[in-house]
Amino acid sequence: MLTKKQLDLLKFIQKRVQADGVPPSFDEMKAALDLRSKSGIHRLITALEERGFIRRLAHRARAIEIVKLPESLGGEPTTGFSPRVIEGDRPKGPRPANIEPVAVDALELPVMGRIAAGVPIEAISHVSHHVAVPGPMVSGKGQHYALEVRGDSMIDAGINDGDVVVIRETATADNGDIVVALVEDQEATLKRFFRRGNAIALEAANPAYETRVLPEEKVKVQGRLVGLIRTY
Amino acid sequence: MLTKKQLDLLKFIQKRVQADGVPPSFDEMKAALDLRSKSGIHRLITALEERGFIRRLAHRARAIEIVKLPESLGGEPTTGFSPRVIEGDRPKGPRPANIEPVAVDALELPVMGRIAAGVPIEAISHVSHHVAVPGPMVSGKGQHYALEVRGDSMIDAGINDGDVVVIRETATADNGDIVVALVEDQEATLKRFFRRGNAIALEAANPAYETRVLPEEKVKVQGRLVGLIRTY
DNA sequence: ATCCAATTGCTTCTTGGTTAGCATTGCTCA
DNA sequence: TGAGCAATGCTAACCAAGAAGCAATTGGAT
Repeated sequence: MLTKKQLDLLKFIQKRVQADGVPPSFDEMKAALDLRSKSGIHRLITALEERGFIRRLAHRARAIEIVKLPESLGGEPTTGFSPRVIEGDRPKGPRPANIEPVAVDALELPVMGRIAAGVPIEAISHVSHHVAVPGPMVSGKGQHYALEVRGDSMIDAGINDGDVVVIRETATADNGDIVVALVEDQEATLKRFFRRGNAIALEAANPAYETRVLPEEKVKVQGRLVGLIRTY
Repeated sequence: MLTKKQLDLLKFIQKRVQADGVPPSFDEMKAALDLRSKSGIHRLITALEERGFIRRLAHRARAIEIVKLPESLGGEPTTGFSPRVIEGDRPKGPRPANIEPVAVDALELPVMGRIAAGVPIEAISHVSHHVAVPGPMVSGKGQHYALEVRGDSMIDAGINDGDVVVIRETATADNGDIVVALVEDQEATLKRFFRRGNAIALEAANPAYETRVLPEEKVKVQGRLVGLIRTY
């Protein structure tokens, strides 16, 4: 699963976290592996993340967390500390029976920033905070996350400025679904999805906005709307 | 996952909460980290929130709660720990002094049946089931419950048929609030509330419905809309 | 009305993560 | 054996985030 270098790096990170409580920076890792450049570290880190050994926040200093260790390394990763119910989504399989003393059927999802429901602007970026959502809303498979809606383009669908929408990650959608679409790898936008031959129509739920029709290569579906939470 | 500064601040907050039962103010944190300005604290706090270690209420004094601790700090967040008040409402007053590494900041509210947003029909009756709602939605005082909305009379307020609305029990309302009103001790209805002298106007958010104006004796406010949850 | 606390804008400096391009090594497969 | 590929290594430039400071404002409480 891991190459030697990857394993070395993982071990080093682990040691540092245990010792300091603070994960090393790229420069520190570079020094530890006796490299002269950070780019190698970057690749190794990417590989570790891809393999599920670590988790990180993009573009955040030292935002690395070890998720599991290879068996060769005392395995049993998170030993002693518990399932992370906080981040991301609940792992498949039956819910971990423990945890909640009293059963609150809910889980925390990360809010990945705002999405411009009006004129598309911001891309989905970083975690700003977390929000609890009812369990049934995210039942089933797939990863979920939340976004704060900006603008009024979906107002006729009952989605107001400031609402938090819950999104299930998926790359496909059916006609009429409300989706998070990435347009030209640039703009993330919340719109109703329609396929018209080889083109995709992204339709706002507000007559003031025009429907955008784009060739399918220019549109990537990132997720589908599964829930909405509004606090007055 | 955390930088040194972030970790230091988290440790300090933890210590203070344990010692006093009350989280420190920005100024106290500023002093503890030996800074000359609070803005630095603000940023660190934001980072901690983003990383899911704390949770907070915006614009509220000392409204910080530690959600989890890094493993390096005796971590052990969700384990072994104590029940949280789930049913009913959040207790007022300071949270229990210990850390509540509760996995999910949410609580279950009873759904008290359906409310006709259109023509008023059903009265609030029995508990049909429960839903989890985000903690911050019901923060503050008062009892809360949920209702399922029937009809389309509030559709221009972004409240659709089938939505679940979260209501805080209260007997009073300000102009423009969306309330659950009991009309002539008979019909419960979800409408916008306006006082006009001695009369009460209950206004739908849908031009197809007429505003009802009633003498104030005939209208009892039962609760105020504080949140909305929709599952697609 | 006043105080205290939190939020925000702006500036500056430092630290740290991201990328692109190119070279090297070791391995597998035809 | 040599093409192809994956993993690494390096340089170097770039830019975003962390950290701090000051000042002005807003929100809550009393």
